Amino acid sequence: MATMNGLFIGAVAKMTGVPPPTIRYYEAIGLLAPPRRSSSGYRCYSEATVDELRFVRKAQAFGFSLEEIAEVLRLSRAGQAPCAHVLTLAHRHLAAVEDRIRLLQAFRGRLAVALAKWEDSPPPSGSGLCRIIAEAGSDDGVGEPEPGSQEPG
Amino acid sequence: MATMNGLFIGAVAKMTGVPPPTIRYYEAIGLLAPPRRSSSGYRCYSEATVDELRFVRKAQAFGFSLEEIAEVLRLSRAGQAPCAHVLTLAHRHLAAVEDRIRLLQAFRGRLAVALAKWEDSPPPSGSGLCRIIAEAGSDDGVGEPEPGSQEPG
DNA sequence: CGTGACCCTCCAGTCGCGTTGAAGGTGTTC
DNA sequence: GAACACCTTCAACGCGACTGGAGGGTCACG
Repeated sequence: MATMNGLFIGAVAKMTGVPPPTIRYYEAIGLLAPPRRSSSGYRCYSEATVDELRFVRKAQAFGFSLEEIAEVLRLSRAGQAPCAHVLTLAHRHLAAVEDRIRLLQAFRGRLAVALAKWEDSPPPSGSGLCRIIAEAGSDDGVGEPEPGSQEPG
Repeated sequence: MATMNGLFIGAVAKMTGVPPPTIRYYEAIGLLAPPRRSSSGYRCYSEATVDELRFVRKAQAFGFSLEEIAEVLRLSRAGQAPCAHVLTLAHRHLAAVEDRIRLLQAFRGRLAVALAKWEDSPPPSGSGLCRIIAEAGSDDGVGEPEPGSQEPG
């Protein structure tokens, strides 16, 4: 056994639920600081890293990007209490989420209206393209909702 | 002048608002059929392609992916009236959008609650990490909303 | 001494939907 | 006949957050 105090990457992975490749990835993009290495080159982490990774997961769950989280962690490590910054970010995210909800609701309304219309009047089964879409849009006013997800399986 | 009946790609682009590289890209992924070529190799399109591209834009605005649109266009070109298929897809998208709205609303609620809590109790400015996130999540129950967008600038 | 689990680095690929660029041919106009 | 706009191809890049593989070293157990 080499100089082995501290946790190897697999142990940290088990404690946090973050897979080893992802931990290495976080280090590569500067989110995590490069850890101490054992005499054989293995990454040796402390409990503090476990805390940081749990923090990362929670912050992700609150909608923060890795870039934003990285900034918060940098502030933290510089000794600052980044809570004010976090609050600002959180407010921004709340606003963004609410914007997105409004967009999606408007989109849902238009889609539902169009769908009802299509089902009311049977498709004319004419030439070429599907009429129900080809004839919609200009007067139904479907905009650009960029729905973002695509997993209706 | 070469054998030039039909529209060159730039004309189609102007009529539809779809840039030439995107039209070529659509052809490359099989969404558009390869068009006839002029004697000098230029793509020559007919009005039917203009219709198809407008159809594509509208279908995108309804939340359809290019893959789905491609399937609809394939059905169309095979002589089928794909309206039933389109209705099925549209229903699925409506359901997906509604799911997403529910997720986002739940997420917004949790974020707003957490934010209110954080602003109520001043940050303890303790060691290392920002407490307001580090201490949240387990009892606030923030899930995995995968908010998808990141443009609160 | 062998086997299997773990670790390392580096590199490429994924997803969706394009955008951008280089290098070179064509078509129209002054 | 030169300038300029347009067309062609192929290839790479961009986003965000990973995920996987190749090829090789290390460790613990029996």
